[in-house]
Amino acid sequence: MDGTGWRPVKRTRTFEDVLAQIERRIAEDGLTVGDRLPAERHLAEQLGVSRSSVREAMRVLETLGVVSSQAGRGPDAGAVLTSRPDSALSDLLRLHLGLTGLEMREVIDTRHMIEQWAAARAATRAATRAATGGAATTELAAAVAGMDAAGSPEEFVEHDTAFHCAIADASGNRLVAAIMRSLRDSMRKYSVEAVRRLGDTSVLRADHVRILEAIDGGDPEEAARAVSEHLAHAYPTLFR
Amino acid sequence: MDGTGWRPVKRTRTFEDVLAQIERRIAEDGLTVGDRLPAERHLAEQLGVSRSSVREAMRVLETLGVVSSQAGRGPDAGAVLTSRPDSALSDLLRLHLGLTGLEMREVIDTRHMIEQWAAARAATRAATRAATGGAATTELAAAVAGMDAAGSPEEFVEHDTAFHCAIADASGNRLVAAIMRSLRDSMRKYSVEAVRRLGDTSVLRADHVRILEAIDGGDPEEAARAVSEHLAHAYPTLFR
DNA sequence: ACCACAATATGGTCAGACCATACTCGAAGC
DNA sequence: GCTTCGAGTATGGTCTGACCATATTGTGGT
Repeated sequence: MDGTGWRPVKRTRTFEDVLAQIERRIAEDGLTVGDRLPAERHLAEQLGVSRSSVREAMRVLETLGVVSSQAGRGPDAGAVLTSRPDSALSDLLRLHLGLTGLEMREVIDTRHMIEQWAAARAATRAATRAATGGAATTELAAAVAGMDAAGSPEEFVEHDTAFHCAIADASGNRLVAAIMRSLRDSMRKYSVEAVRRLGDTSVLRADHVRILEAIDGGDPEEAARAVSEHLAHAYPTLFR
Repeated sequence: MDGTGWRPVKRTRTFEDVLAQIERRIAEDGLTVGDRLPAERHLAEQLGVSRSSVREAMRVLETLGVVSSQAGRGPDAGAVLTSRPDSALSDLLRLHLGLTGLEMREVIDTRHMIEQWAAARAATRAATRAATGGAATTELAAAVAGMDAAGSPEEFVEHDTAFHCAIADASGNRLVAAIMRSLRDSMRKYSVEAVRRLGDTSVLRADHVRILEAIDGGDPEEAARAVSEHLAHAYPTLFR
């Protein structure tokens, strides 16, 4: 009999408890990237749980990209705190796409949104630091060159991905950049197929140059427009 | 001695192998949400590995929100495939924020981007199905009422979060909605503090109504503008 | 001073046991 | 026949203790 609103009685598995305590320690002790966590055996003993439970907690943290484990001895061994959300996000997207809990259309729309924003932001940043002289578009130019030299759709997409991720990096927002990388990662096969269907990539090249120049010229609106039209060219079936 | 380009020799842990095989089976057998995975003991035997390794793989899948485990017997027991990326994303953001691998500024900027897009998209959708009569803004109105009745900043933020997540839902993009939910989740404390600092929430209320009406009226540009100005009101220190 | 090798600390894996949970099914009682 | 209760059983959750692989550290001999 339930339904009386009596008790959810949240039973928490012990590895979740371990997880919570590790997170608390990170916050309270101000641990940060590069710091080491205690060894699994020590943690198990100090927390009064089995090593298996500690290991499951470690597996979760590793999956989320906050620790990186290394066997052996010395300063580099053990569980070290890191901050690499990229692969975690990629795994997440890939698996959920595989379960059709998400559709490619949604991924592409999200990418459209992010990339317009990132390009505009990158252009703004380029404009405000024009005096410093440092062109942040060397990576973009290199990616364009890579696409020119590509001998296959796979290779083309490789450099195309680098180009668009560089735009996200240039926005200066690491969260947006991480999301962008994982989006591109999970779109790879789809992009290769799109390029193959397209055949001629000269239109895409012109788009890329236009985007690059808009960013370099510090024109956010033009950058966003250029990105939008570029995506319409790359995925003509999706944007009517 | 290395540098000869000899050997990366990728050593793959056995639980990673288990993961790969599970993912392959999901793809090949066309498994989808609701389907069950074999029991841990069976998987271990069939794959010729220990149950611990299978469990670590399961923990990863659970962390990423693609399986949900339930003890006991019957159709609901065991590892069932699901697709709940929300808590995975929230955990990811929370932990990386805690490690200062990300800064709140980046989170808020990302939210700004997402919410402008989602509001505009929601308005467009509302316009195109205006004939069907179904106003998709009942949840939005309910959230506004909840904020009116709120007795504390915490309670206010609770309903405010519901309001803004409902906008993301109304965009029809589940990926964007999931990202939005996790962003709000990791911003909660920060938002409560912002509301407390603000004191008077009447400006926010007017903003909310304006956003709601823009979406209902099917005006994407106005919806995006309204969202943008709303965020400037809510976080005056961040937007100059 | 150098080198070879043992000691040690760490994560990775395994085997086997036990517990808690929750369904299944059959026997007992009505 | 129907209900009810309890044994059976399949499942995840946890623990123990062992062994292996790896990589640093210490030590002793040359």
